[in-house]
Amino acid sequence: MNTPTKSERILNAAEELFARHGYDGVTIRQIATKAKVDVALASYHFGKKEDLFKAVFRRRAEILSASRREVLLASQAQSNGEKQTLEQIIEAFLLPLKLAQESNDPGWRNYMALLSYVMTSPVWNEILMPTAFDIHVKEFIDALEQVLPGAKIEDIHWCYHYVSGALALTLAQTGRIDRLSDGACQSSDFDAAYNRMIPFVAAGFREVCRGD
Amino acid sequence: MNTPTKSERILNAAEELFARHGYDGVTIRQIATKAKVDVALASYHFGKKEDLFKAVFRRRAEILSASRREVLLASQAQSNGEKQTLEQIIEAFLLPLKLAQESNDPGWRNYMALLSYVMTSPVWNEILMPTAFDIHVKEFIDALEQVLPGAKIEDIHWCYHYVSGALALTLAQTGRIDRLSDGACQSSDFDAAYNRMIPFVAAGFREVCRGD
DNA sequence: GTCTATACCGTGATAGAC
DNA sequence: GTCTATCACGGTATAGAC
Repeated sequence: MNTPTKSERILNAAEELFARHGYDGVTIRQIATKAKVDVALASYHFGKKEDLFKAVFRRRAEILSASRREVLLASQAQSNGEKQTLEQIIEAFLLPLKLAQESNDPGWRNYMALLSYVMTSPVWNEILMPTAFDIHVKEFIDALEQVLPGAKIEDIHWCYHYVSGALALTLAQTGRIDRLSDGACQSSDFDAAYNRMIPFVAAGFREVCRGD
Repeated sequence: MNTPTKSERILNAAEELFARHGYDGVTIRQIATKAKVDVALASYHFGKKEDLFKAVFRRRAEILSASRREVLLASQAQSNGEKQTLEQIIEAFLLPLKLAQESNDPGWRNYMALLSYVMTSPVWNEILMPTAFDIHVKEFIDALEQVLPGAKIEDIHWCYHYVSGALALTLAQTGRIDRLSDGACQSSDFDAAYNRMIPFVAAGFREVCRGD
């Protein structure tokens, strides 16, 4: 067992709390208490509260983006010469998130909820998404353009937006689907969520983006 | 011109601030300043901060639910005897939100962002959605069951979840689609968002919910 | 009943001493 | 790296004006 450093403990505690309560819903003291370190140590390592938040967000953003790109390139290589399918691209986009959420590391599960928070926050979206994810997302948009010849670029972007929204709500794990379905579905059942999301959005893309 | 009462001014100011910054990102003092009333007046009218938040959320939730039900019933009546189409049900679900967002009342636009916040918050979703929206949403799920014979109930619920997510991100108006598309699409263009959302999700439903 | 001024007391982030 | 002091700001209760 590799014991995390105090600095890592702060990041982990902050990740969990920010994911559930958002930026303003968490105090440095709560983070320090959960991490079992002195209040002042967070500022010592990470500076202002805002900078700590950014550090938490960026820690796994890079890993995630790299992993997505890897899966996308692997699937491009696999279909040697031939065109990728729409489903392959969507799968490459979603698979790293599914793996992260299914992993035994609770940190990754917390991070998925944090990502959902940042994606849907008008304030944080603008601050964090451009540098952490947007550049990389454009590669996916490009790949989508390839497999949807004749599609208008606006149609592709709106469809990507719907995927992004469906994904964000899935990552948020609000428990609402459990209630609405009287337990027939569970927010925590990512297999169920992702297995259906791929055919759902693929069909949507084909319908909206077919060159009439 | 009908001048709003102080009590309404508080609700309006709170609505705008909560929508943008979330529950914890706003102070009673900020709300009072924006509403141009004394700090203590908010507590006088609405009690605790949490109760003010609930009051803001519930004010328009009832109007919205009633309007949705109306549109759904009207579309059921219109197709006299014959089955509704999937598209009609989805449209009935989305139309009141589109109208609210396109209205000249900035309060409604703020409320849409607040709704997005509550939908995606693990904390507030559980507190506010069951009483404000969930009962009513079940009528839509029922209507969907009618037009998708043979579909598994889990499939319908997951598809509804994706719609819900796509909708929530649209309501949030993060401006991300503007950036990603280099201005080809705008977060504020609800016509574009809704016109494509209907065929997108209809195709998704048909793909996932077809009785194999 | 509606509203304002003010006071209370806990908690926040953070700088500076150690 | 740690502990402590500082000082501003938070929600809310209360007293009294209109």
